[in-house]
Amino acid sequence: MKKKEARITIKDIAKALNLSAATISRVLSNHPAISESTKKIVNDKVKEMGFSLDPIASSFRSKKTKSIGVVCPRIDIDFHSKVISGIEEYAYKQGYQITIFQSHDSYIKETEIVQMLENSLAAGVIICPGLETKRYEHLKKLGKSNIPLVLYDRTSEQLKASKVIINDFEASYNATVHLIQQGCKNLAHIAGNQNVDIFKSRLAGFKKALEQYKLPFQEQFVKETKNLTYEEGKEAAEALLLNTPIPDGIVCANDYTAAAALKVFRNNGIAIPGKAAIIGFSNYPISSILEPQISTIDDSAYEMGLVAAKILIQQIEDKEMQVLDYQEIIIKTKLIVRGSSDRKQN
Amino acid sequence: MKKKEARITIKDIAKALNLSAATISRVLSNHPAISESTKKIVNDKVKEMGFSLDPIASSFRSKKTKSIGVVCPRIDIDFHSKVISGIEEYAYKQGYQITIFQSHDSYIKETEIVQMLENSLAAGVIICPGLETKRYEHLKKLGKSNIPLVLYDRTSEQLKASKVIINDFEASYNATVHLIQQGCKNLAHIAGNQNVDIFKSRLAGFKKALEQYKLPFQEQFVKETKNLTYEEGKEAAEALLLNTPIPDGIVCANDYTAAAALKVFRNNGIAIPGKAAIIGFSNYPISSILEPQISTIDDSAYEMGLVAAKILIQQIEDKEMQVLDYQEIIIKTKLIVRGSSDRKQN
DNA sequence: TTTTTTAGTGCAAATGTTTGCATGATTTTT
DNA sequence: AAAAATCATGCAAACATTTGCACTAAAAAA
Repeated sequence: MKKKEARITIKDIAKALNLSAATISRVLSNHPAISESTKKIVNDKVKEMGFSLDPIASSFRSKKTKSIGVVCPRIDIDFHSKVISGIEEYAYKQGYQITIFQSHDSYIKETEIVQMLENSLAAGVIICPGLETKRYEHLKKLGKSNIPLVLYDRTSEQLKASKVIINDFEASYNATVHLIQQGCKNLAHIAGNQNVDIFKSRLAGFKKALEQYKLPFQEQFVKETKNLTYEEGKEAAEALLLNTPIPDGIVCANDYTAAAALKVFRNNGIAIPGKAAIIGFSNYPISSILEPQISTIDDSAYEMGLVAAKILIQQIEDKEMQVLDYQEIIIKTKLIVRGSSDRKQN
Repeated sequence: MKKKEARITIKDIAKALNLSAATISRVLSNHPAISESTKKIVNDKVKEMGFSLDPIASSFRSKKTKSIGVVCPRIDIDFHSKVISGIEEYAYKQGYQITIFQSHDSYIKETEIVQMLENSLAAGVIICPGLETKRYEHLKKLGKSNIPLVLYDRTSEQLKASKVIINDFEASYNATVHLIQQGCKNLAHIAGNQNVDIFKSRLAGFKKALEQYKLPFQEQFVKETKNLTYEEGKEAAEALLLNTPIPDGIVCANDYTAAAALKVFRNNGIAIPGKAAIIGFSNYPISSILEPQISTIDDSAYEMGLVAAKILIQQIEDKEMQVLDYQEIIIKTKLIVRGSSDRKQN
């Protein structure tokens, strides 16, 4: 009457085949010192009985897990969800699972999460640090616990760890040059939070291009926003309209602000791209749907996730060999020229 | 010389306090039969030594984990990333972690994932089944293994399990009625894949409204798409233009197709909302950025995730009490009227 | 006072897998 | 043919925690 619906264990297989549990374990982990014949016998039986290892027991004994912690500010941001999608795809193929956390840009929560990941023996961690994060002790600690780490998007010089980034400086430079080549003379920039490296770089790339082409740089042509929202973009664009001359080209740090600028300028009778050209950043879905479509920089978010997972797993699996050297990978961005900046078309 | 950087265990605490490991364990799990005084002593020592339980050992022994499996078709879809965000937020607060998988709408992969979750003793599973999924044995098996399950968005009558959905029928009905009240007489529908229940319901809601208001329903005014992409939306809208009369109102099954319809109709000289009113579904970011802004149905994705996590965790924790009754929760949607359908404004 | 109950703690087993070492069998070398 | 080397497998411990049961001491009931 008692239905002991117990899990099939390695011992059951062993008993069924008159072998020891050790042998079964070795077959399952492809130990070299096992003969081909027993390998076959065991594998057949394993299939027959529908057995699979208990990952928890396995982790418990080996002190290794197959779970990668991913920490990002928010999941429901286009960029991050694409990165995560890339991570998941690669990790799954390699037999890893990903556990996801949102820091909501809170330093406290971020340290909490990282601590917990360390505690639960994560195989590795992929993180995009939050805006508040200025100190990196929590991440350094991971290293001491021998847990590989990869940073993406937002990184820091302070930290010796692998990084996957795009070259924001160059991408922004290229975007600016593109506008210059379209004939823009009075360029403006709607910038992201200047406490964040990548947004600093985007501003720097913008400046560099102006300098290179001997165009004047003026402070009032740069409007910083906190979160690059559509609303903030509108305010920034409206502020830009107060300048004389009104800018004839705007390099925006993302597509929402670009969309906002497009709207505000148009509503004020400024033809796009005729009187002012606009380029965004990130290639969000909206950028190809607006009329005119918004030129932008494709940030290859999905690929970024893929690469992050790849170098992390590489580090996890090479750990025994102690070849822990850090890589910094720069993902290629692509300038996408569309209606909002392409004057030749019109 | 040998730096045994070993983990602090429950035994270390026990030894330091001349107590048994059992007592420490009981303190940590708030066992009632422990005196307040020892509770305090232990907790203090735990803090002092910076100890925390090894979650793996704990899971191993107790056969319980704190990890919730989340399976969705793709992470990088606005809707899903919002749902996941809601799940993460609630789960984290309750001390659970979420492990995420993408099925890419493949039935095989979905069963694989579910099998693995079963195998790794997930505390519970939240899933949005893929398009290919017609059979639900893999999910039923979860129930047999006593793993609570919550479905979201796409569900099935076939399966006894908790569900979190929006009332697509009603939402679509309301959207249609709204257009009718704006004076539309020849209504069209750009539909989603009719193998999927929710898209069937949206079509049904559309039909119901026509019927109710005694407007004729014609097959050629309904265009089904496979994935509701922007491109498909354009094709559908172009096809609608071939009808006579040309529709003066379009209820779209999502915002991308609505955006496409808006563009196509405008490009053909049909004023929006004057000559044709358009309403989308889901309240994607684009819908509030396009000009005119697109009316839509807010699907409360974030809230959906929150609720899904809530009822799942409730089931997980009530499991011992065997009160496994299934809930079906219908999240309220909200009609958002904007420029694309609001004729009074213009 | 004696018995019964209750409260608080300890003992020890059990969980499923991995792995260092030992062992026995076979093959190779001398 | 003996010794050495190699191969394939088994033994048993170890991992950190939880939990049923037992036990002691104190409190309550008799």
